[in-house]
Amino acid sequence: MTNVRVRFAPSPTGDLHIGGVRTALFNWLFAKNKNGKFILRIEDTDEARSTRTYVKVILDAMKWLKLDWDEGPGNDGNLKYSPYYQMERKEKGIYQKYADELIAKKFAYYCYCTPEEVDTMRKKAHVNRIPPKYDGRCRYLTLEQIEQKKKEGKIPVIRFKMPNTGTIILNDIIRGDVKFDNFLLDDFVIIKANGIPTYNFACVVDDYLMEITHVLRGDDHISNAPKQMHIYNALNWKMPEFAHLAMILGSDGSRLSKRHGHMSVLEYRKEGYLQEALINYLALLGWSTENSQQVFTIEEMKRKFAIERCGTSPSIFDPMKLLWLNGEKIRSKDPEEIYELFVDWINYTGNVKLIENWDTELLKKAIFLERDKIRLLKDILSLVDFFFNKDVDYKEEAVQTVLTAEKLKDIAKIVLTESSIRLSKHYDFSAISLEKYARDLAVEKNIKTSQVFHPIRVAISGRKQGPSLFHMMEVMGKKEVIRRINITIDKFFI
RNA sequence: GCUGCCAUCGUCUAGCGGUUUAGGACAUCGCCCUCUCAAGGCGAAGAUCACGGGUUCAAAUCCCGUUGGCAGCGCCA
Repeated sequence: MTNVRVRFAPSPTGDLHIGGVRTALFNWLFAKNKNGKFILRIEDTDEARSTRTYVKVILDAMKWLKLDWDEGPGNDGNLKYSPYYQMERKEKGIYQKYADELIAKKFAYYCYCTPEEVDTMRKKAHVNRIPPKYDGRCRYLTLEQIEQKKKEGKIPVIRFKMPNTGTIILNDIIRGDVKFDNFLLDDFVIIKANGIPTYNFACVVDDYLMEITHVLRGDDHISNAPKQMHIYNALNWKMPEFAHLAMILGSDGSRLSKRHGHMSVLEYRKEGYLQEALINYLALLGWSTENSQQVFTIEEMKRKFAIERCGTSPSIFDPMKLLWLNGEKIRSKDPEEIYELFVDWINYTGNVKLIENWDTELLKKAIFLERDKIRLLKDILSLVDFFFNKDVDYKEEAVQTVLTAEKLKDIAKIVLTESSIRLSKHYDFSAISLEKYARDLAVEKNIKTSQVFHPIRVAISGRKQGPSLFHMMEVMGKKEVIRRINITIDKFFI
């Protein structure tokens, strides 16, 4: 078998979104699995909407996701296939050349109809309940008629001449044979009036010239397949294999859009999702292994990915599962790695000042203590900030239910006062010593050990939940613990 | 409207004619662990395999139809 070459071809008209990442990912995984090449091509033929900014945004997103490309922007070592921006290719006359060839072979023709005229045709067809399409009136223009149009200053588009009869069969890797009736197909535009090729044409020309062997793309493109196949045939080109992936839908079952929550991969990055979590989760939508494995390393995915095991039915994006997977990935890392990830994240979000006074070693220890609770990198901020804030931020609810409640306040006062004295004088902060202290005090005052621990936790952290008291104290240091307990006594019991 | 695609727990999915009292994962609930919150362990609940017909000794699995959902129908990609 020839070497696999696949491509991801985004158009720079917006951020890279979830659906795009999925398409890119499956192409990338397929390439990696087959030891083939993954190519990135920028389809910037939409003059009005394409921007350089979006090109950069997409490239940055691909880099963050670590979906590295063998050929593409910034990496066109192979002159045989470059450039990888369609507008640059257009400047070289690549598309015009094949459009001219199609005209010469009578597979395409100039059309002088205005967009308004074509629109009217389609509307009429809709009313008549027949498939909406261009009626082909410019197909057989005589030379005189063409001269006349030119004299009137009309600028033509080039349309592909679709056969009126017969069927064309797409043999899709995932879906099997899909039949299309040629009669229903439009004489679609291949070169616009401004000389720029349309998607369906540019895509075919580039896939051919770049020797793409497999086209994996979203299901929403399946109706483009027959049009593109006719071009391959007209030009006598060998077709790539096609595989149409089932769509990812929003929670209400409709096409994923902004109202379903985050769309852009950048937003996920900002929230503190890990690249590998997003990748793992997206791989689960539409692809599965025999044993329904859920958590994969990137290497594992590359090894196990199989296009044959991609499903045909659409799937709904589930943010909860992604969140769980993100926590799962974070838990699997050691504190050092999480710290690095956290620093990267905080740099990315531009909030470095939030942690500029935080001691690095203390932060690493704190991360270690709270690791199991981190689901998003941004959680770290609120999980460990109390270690670094000299003034305890007492949570209203915690104070009320643990320190100042009528039934508990006397006990809380005694516990804190005794703790302040005994901890500073008689106990070191080892786990054993602390347990003994708590037990002794509990027996002495006839209360539960938890009634010893809880007030202390609120006193030094301001909250009811946190790491075990022993760990917390160990990391915070004896002096600081005593200081905070004393401040709490002053604040609430004097 | 036309054309195409799809249909297993709320969600992601396993399942390729008998091994299925339909398995796993997320979410939900309970128990255990425990100084709290998590994490972890154990368990529960949750799917008349969209519906209706066939084919077959046997169907979630094959065929046909119906219904529903989604997508496409641009001088956008």
